[in-house]
Amino acid sequence: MANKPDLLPGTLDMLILKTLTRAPLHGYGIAQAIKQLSDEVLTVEEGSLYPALQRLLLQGWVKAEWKMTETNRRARYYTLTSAGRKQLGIELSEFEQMIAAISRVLQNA
Amino acid sequence: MANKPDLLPGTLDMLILKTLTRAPLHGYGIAQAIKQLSDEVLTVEEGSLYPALQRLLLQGWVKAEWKMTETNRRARYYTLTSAGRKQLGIELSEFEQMIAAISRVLQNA
DNA sequence: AGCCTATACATAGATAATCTATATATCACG
DNA sequence: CGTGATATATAGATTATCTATGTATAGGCT
Repeated sequence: MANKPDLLPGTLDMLILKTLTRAPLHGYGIAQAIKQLSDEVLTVEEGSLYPALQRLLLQGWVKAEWKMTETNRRARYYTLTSAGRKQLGIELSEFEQMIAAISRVLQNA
Repeated sequence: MANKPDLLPGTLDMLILKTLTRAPLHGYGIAQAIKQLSDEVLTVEEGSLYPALQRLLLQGWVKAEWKMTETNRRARYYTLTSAGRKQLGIELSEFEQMIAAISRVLQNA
């Protein structure tokens, strides 16, 4: 990481998959959603976002389709696959386990 | 990271500093403390631990002293400095802010 | 005596995830 | 006609973690 990360490393894939649970979104929209839902605390840089989406495609956790946006711009829409939905479940439970473990250390040390 | 990290990346320094708030500890003891307090969920590998301690020394957040353990082995004891205590405060609040932001995304996406 | 496990520190090199910086292109607005 | 927002993408740097390895000693077991 260059200086202070805008994200907790290791959580980006989970956040992306989560934003796709309601409806397909394009990359730019995913980044906006994460920023807005987090009240501007989390920022997904392009250099993190697009490589992450490539990873997710390669793993088969999302699929992509070129479409036009409402404002008539070309964009690549990502849809969660069933494998992706399963993966999200795994990542969510691992994350919660980690956070719970960290909390125990922080409370008892 | 090689495969699945044993830690959430970016949280190790905070965890180490926290384990030193009660009393000085040596490296091996820090790793044990984190493991035990987290109910074996978090494991600090030596290859992560010792470089992290060097970083903390360089930053002036801990100081080190060679001593003998209770079982008569030589070990390097680390003590939190006042700058380290301040840094811990910063890292704790940043971490909590991150977790809160992630939770908002996970709940509202 | 010899062996193994746990304790204790340390470094080299691999891997991976993030960042910064750059590039392209189009739309809407002033 | 320029600027800002929308939209995608890649190259390269930085950094944090891991795996693997090496050293050394204490204590217990056979």
